[in-house]
Amino acid sequence: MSALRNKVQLIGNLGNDPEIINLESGKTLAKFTIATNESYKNNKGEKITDTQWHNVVAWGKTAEIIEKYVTKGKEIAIEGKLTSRSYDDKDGNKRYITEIVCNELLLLGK
Amino acid sequence: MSALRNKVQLIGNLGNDPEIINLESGKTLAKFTIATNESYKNNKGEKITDTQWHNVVAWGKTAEIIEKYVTKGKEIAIEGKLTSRSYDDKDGNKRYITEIVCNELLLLGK
Amino acid sequence: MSALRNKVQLIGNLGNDPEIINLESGKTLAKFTIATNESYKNNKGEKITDTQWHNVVAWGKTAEIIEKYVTKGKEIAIEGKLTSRSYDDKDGNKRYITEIVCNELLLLGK
Amino acid sequence: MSALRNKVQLIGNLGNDPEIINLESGKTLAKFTIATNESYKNNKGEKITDTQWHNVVAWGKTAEIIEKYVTKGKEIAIEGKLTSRSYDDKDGNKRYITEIVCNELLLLGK
DNA sequence: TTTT
DNA sequence: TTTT
Repeated sequence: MSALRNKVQLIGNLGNDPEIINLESGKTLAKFTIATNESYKNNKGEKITDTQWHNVVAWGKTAEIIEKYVTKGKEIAIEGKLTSRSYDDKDGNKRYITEIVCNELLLLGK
Repeated sequence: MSALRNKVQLIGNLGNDPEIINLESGKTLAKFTIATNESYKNNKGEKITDTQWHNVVAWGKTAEIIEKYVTKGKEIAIEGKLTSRSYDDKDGNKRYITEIVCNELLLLGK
Repeated sequence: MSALRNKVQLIGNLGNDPEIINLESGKTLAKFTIATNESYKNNKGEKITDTQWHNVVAWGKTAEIIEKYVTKGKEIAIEGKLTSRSYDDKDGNKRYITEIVCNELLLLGK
Repeated sequence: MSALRNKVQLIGNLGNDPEIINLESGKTLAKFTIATNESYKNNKGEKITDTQWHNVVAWGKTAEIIEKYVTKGKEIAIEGKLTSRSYDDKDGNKRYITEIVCNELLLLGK
């Protein structure tokens, strides 16, 4: 019961079709990016749009729902937890990536 | 009113005392890391603890509360939004960092 | 900073046009009901829809946005806090009502 | 996957020991009330504390955790969904009650 | 009293 | 680098 300790909620649009990976184990993995848009007026009164892009992964049943119903541009609400991991890039440098592991999904906007 | 589009909620402990930066503008900036701990049993029945570390920044009044009341090891609840930005490291490589910009704070555990 | 202690998030549809009340103080109050729908299969495999109705009130700027943009049937996301109060009905009996005081609003579904 | 449509999060203290009901079906039901405290200064500069009381119910495994670990006065974080139901009181009048059906629980403050 |  |  640690879902209350690490929770991310995003409502936004997919930047691309999800990448669906069928693992040898039989499990399904879905990867996609989602943009959250925030607009506000700066101190000159100009309208500024700040777009944040987020890396999202989903496993199992959630991944299968994504495979069936979610495509580029669609607006969705997700909930998940925030995770970071490191990997070595092709030059042998340690790289860090932050991802949301999605465990709830809601299709919006029809 | 875009707070509903990008929301992170964490409950965890500070890894170190917060770094407090008093900007020339008069604003206060607080930076710290927070650990969220999740424990579960793996399929061998062994107890596994998965710790995630998160970078948090806070501005203004929230930063001042942090400066006054929050220290290494303390348990807090925070809410904020998830942001990523890039910077050039000392070798001229583009690096990415993901941070939570904290706008709500709750002191827990006395 | 007590928003983290009492938080309600709903995504649903309005049952009626909001009731807008312009108070003598100059403040605007909006009242409406929102339905959240949950569907699931019961143990006979029948599809069940469970609809919950929620009383929502909003003040000030949030109420004005509701007055302008929100009508019967619209899908919205709201965030607020859960409050209960009592009043005496016309027969002099004490009655209790639970309402969500909305402080964030998002228009969904176009 | 409708958890994103109806979500309540509370951090507060129990008003009494939970009432534990062992149903004939073998299921466990826990009922308790939780107080959320908000304090602010009114326009005379006086400190006001606004306490809201919430009715919470929990089923199954969550109820068993409550039975074991949660007592009067304890500070906990919960997540659940907001539900209302009606019943007839002893005078035959229809009464309404709003409850949070708790599905996540976190013990705080030691 | 909504919506899918 | 925290905590239980």
